[in-house]
Amino acid sequence: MTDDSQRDLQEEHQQHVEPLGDFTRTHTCGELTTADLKKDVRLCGWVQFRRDHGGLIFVDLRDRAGLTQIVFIPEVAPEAHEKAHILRSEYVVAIEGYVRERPEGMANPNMVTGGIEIVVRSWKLLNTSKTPPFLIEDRTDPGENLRLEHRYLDLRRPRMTNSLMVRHKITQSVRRYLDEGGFIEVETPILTKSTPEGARDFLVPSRVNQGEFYALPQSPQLFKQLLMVGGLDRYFQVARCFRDEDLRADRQPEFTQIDIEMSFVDEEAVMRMAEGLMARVFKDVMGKELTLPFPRMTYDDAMSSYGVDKPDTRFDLRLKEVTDIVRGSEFRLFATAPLIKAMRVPGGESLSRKEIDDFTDYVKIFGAQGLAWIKIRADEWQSPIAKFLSEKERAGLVAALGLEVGDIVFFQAGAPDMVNAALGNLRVRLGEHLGLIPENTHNFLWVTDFPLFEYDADEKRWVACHHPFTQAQGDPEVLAKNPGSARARAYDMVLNGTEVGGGSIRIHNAEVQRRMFTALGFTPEDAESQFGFLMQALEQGAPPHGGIAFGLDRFVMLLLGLGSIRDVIAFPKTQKAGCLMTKAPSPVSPKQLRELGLALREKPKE
RNA sequence: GGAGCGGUAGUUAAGACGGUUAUAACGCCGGCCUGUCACGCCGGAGGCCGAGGGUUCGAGUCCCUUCCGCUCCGCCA
Repeated sequence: MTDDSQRDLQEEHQQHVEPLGDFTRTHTCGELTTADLKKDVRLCGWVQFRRDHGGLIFVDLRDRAGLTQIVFIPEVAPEAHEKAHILRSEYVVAIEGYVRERPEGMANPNMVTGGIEIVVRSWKLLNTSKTPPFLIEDRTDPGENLRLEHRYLDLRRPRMTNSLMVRHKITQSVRRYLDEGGFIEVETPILTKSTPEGARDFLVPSRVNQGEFYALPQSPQLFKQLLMVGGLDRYFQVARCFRDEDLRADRQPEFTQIDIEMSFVDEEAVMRMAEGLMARVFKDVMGKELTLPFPRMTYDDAMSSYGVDKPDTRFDLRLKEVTDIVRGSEFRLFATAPLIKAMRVPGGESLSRKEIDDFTDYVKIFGAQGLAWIKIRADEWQSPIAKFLSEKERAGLVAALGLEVGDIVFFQAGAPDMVNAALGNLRVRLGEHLGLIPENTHNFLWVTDFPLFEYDADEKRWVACHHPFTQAQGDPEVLAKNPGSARARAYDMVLNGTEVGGGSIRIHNAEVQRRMFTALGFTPEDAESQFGFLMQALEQGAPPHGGIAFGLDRFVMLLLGLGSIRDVIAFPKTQKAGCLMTKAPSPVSPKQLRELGLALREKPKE
């Protein structure tokens, strides 16, 4: 059918549209059951399916709560039935009728409301709809571009509605817990000051102060610390944060943090509070009791055994350093690599050559040259590298890794970052591939004792691992004496191998904060101009304080078992950071630019 | 900045080594149908094969450029 004829049909139907008037709903489309028989009810919703039998007409009426079958019967309401022939998908209607049990054998056990139907006495057409570009149902999966272009239709799908409802339940649960714990919800500025550390800022030009810019906050970090100085004691915010970096399946340029800060606390107090928060949310939202406290692991142990700082502890593969064992090997890579690690995979001997090749391609993403492996068989070690290994080296590997017949061992040798990234990510991939990861399991873990700094080879200076407001463990003198060895009073909460939150005990002494900036390579002048307000505040009786922030979007995604953060955000951006529905970002008029004192840049000539 | 996957009716997809009229399902439109529930039956319409250029007698298919979506590396204190 052509677009025109559909428009004609819709225009014709538009003539039947009536105002809502004083019609009020008595129920949603998800709640009526055989307990409500004979009740007079009024429902509103969208036409999900129409099944027109010429005589009887069935319609599944949908709202966010669910589906209810309504039936138009010529003998009961001839006028209502006659008019019902115009109904089409996604038309909006208000119906009035009575609840009755479906005839013998006609109940639909797949629907909550499947035992009943509404016999329509009268109804109003509230609006027509063009044929939707995709079916509003969970079964079919339209392309991401279509869904995002017509997000308002995508949101009608139960899957998306459910995501947003779960998200709502989580934030409400969080608010209740924190409110009961004496936390005060405070909003902090969206137009704020650009700081050079950390992610790239989104900038907003100032009209009143031409040539100057606000930045959108990467997090409310400094404001929440200043609220502690302000005596607020316990603060939280469901805070929108902005980072102008490239997107991923779990990263959007604007996202939401549950941002929390507390005065007069140490790590233990913050972690206990955070565990209680998780327990509360799991109980409220999933009806599940969590075991407290969560296990803890140091950063060093995580990197050593798992290759990542956010281990997935739902399954038990471990990495093990074997540098000293195979260092003398005739395998040239082993003889020269600064770090050699191995991962024993019980039962992995059955992996095919093709599977191993795929894993080899996979680790190359992380910079690996290849992937060495040994299959432990009863008669021999099958491996491209076994011939380079002496008897002593083999015995060393057996002892160190606990090798048994039927295992496969993967090796990675080279720069430590690469070795850990390659094997650490391969570990997760293997866990999925071999079905080692139990379903419906939620493994929480604290990772602690992070390094305070890491060395940035490009900028030739130390940068803060967490952020520059984090206290060092022990003697603050370590900042100047040996920054590489300094540990942070920081902690990350990890759920099933994903970082869901992170925080620290902050520096509350101005002098210590100055020394931190010095260690980071700031001149006193730069530190003063960028963070002078913080240092001044710390000089005015700042209480010891610390906190934590949770990535709400990621958390919701994990609880729902979804693979994309976009599915828990009402109006997300595409990978190119655009909105397909509104077409943002977009050019602005020369007048708008002039008012901001910004010159229109000519497009470069081809 | 880099690597990979994808773009064919409204939608989801199939289209062997370049070959004659580009398929299917669902949706849509019309007709029939009083117990369906992703109703059924009959009929019908619907396509610049993302866009531009090239190779060729001939391109959805091969080559180049480009746009869009997705996944990942870098990046994300």
